[in-house]
Amino acid sequence: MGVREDEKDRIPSHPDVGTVTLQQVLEALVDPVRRKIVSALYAADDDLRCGTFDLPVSKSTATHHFHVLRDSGLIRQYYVGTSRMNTLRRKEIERRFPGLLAAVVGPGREV
Amino acid sequence: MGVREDEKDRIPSHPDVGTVTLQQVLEALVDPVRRKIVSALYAADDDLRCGTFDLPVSKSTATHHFHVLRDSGLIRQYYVGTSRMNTLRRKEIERRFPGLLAAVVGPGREV
DNA sequence: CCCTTAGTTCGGTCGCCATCAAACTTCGAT
DNA sequence: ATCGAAGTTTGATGGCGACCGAACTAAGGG
Repeated sequence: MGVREDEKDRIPSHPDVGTVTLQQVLEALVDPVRRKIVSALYAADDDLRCGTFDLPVSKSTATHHFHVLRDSGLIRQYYVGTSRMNTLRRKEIERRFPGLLAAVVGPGREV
Repeated sequence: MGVREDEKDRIPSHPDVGTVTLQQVLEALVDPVRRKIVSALYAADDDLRCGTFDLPVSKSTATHHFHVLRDSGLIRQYYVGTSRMNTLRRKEIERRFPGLLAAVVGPGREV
């Protein structure tokens, strides 16, 4: 396992969740498109490719949303071939903002 | 007890929390000024006058924020003399969005 | 009755953010 | 070596929301 050395360069930097503010996370989660992404990851309990989300926006806008989610510490991204995989940073977020994910994208939450 | 009949007209309408969407509540809570208001009400566990919040904005802007909070079902307002009192609709919100208030404005949350 | 206190309403400005199309990159497959 | 698939980057646009000041209203006190 492990990522090939030359893959690393394509992986954008991820923040330490400890440095992320509540303001940042809320700003990320307030957008319905981004909340749909996080909801899907939360429900799937598995990594998902960017293409699998069926978002109501163009690809460039989707890229923007993934970028915001990454910067806010909510997701981690890595490449598999030409696909970008997304991981919900569940445990880290839960430790820093207990109960937040469940309250916002947990089961039974409306879209 | 009870509110005088002619007081009623000065009280703006409050939505049924059941009809409020998660989107609305998140949009209300994403603003730091509004979150400061809700945090104070949450911590005080009592009704507070509009003037007691020490907000970093003008009075007209503060009015705007209280209006948004009212429309989102987070607070209830009523008059006492020339003062407007604010009540956090804690139980109703908790029933509709379990864990949300605690996660966003609960004890230990950063500003 | 006048003044103060507390907050609202109105009109307008400004900045940010979601959005898109177009051109580009990178990989895998043919 | 070419093509298609997947996503990025860039530049531009549009709309919404936070903000303010000024004028206003409503209640209570002197």
